[in-house]
Amino acid sequence: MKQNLQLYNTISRKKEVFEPLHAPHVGMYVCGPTVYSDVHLGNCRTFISFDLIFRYLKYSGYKVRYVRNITDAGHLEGDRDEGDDKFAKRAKLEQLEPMEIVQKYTLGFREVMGMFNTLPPSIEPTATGHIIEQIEMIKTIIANGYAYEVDGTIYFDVEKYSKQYNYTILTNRNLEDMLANTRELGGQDDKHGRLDFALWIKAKPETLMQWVSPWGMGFPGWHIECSAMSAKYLGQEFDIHGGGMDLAATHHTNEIAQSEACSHHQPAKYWMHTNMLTVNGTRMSKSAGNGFLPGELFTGNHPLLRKGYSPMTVKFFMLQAHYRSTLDFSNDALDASEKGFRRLMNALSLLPKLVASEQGEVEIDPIRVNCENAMNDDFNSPVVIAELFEAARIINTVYDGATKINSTELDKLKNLMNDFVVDVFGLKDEDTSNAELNDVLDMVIALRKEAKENKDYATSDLIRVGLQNIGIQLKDSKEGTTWSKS
RNA sequence: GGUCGAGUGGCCGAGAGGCUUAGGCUCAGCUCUGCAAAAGCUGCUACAGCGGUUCGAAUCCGCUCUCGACCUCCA
Repeated sequence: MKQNLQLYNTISRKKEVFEPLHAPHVGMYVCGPTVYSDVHLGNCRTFISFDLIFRYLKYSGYKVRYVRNITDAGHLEGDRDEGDDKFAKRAKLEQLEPMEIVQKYTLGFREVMGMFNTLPPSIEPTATGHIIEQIEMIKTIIANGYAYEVDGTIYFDVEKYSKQYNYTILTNRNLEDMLANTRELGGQDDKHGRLDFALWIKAKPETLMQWVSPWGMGFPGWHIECSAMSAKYLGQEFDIHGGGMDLAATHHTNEIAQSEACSHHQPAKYWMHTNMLTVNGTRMSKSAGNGFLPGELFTGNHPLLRKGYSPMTVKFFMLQAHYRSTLDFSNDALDASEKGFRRLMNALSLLPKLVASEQGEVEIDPIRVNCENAMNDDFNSPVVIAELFEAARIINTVYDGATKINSTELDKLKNLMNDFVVDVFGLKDEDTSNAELNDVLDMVIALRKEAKENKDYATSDLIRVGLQNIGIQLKDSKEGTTWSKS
């Protein structure tokens, strides 16, 4: 187990040494998607980042329980704690049951995450599956005096809570100003203070998703599900809580408040937030209408895209930036990542063909140390990629016979590439070659070889250019001709 | 207005007081090659601006300019 991992904690606003509460076990909770519509690329970035963290923690020897929820109830359109929730609205639009909406977009989400080759979480709980736990938690919060009922709706009393606890611990905002501002703006609400938020919301007769509670028919507020489910599966105190940066100010702030009001201590030791994906400098979001859907991305069928990009290209593109930096989505950047990724994959495919020498002139250990140091420094994947390109250069020069490697170092090289490219990054080659195509191309290459031997370069070039035009690139070498999709 | 963060070479993107010319892409040249492609080598040496601290600053401090996120639903 590595004891020198450092990660950035939003609460302290600095990097801290990672010390799990119960090593070697690590509990990590990440706020998952609200499944009322297709995920867009910005959503994916967060989950790809936490997949990287999950994978590296496992690489480091930790036994990780990774919980990522599916929000399938209680997420309202605005923060007014009134009106229908997003599922009901979408259900009306698509003329489906709310749970059909949930099912449809849950499956879609998992399919996309599968294409990005992310690992499934250890537990993927849903809000609707944990209504009882949420009700129990709300009852405790009321009993502890931090919530009040108004006509079947339960509100969290932020002002009272803030007298004993630090409500703005995550964002460092000035609570006095916030309270002052919101008092002026309020008025027609049932809440005592506009900072107060709903734990449980009274259902109208026509509300599609509603449950029995001590306060009548209703449904849970958005924030309570994460507090209830993280406590259930990871305990009242666990190691890492993560999510997108946009969740810190409201959702995570309220989660901490709920948990403290219930159990009197903070739920998570480390809070990690991933930065936003931007398009032309502004945040990709559903409401702004600048989000790419997976299908649009892969086919290139979108006004802002010149062409399509494969899931692995996009994932590689994301890993080339640090998770706490904004990342701007552009065609030029994607093109560069596509070529870089191909280069890395080509090197990887040469690895089994390398031949060891008696004497070697390269050492692999320093590269692994650099990779681990980079990951231990708050999961700095861009630096790891730079190291992997150094390894790729070694692979290429060994393959060309320009560098010699002994068998010990060759094994280390293979292990290094497997550990970081496959296990930690979850990257894989996407060449969708099949046996039939292989056979056909072998035959074509044999014909071209014959033409070349007869110095019939007109024919050999005809074959090469013809294949190139349909996206297959031939590469001649001393050992023969190979091909790849270009 | 408040809170936080960012401005790095043609592009993307790490670094955070001296010893990275990070890395990828692009471009130019060379090697290899029947021609290509791939690969390798070489070159393009940047840190928004102005001051300050320091023997030394992209990296610390101050000011200025520009941009973004959050403070309203959003990963």
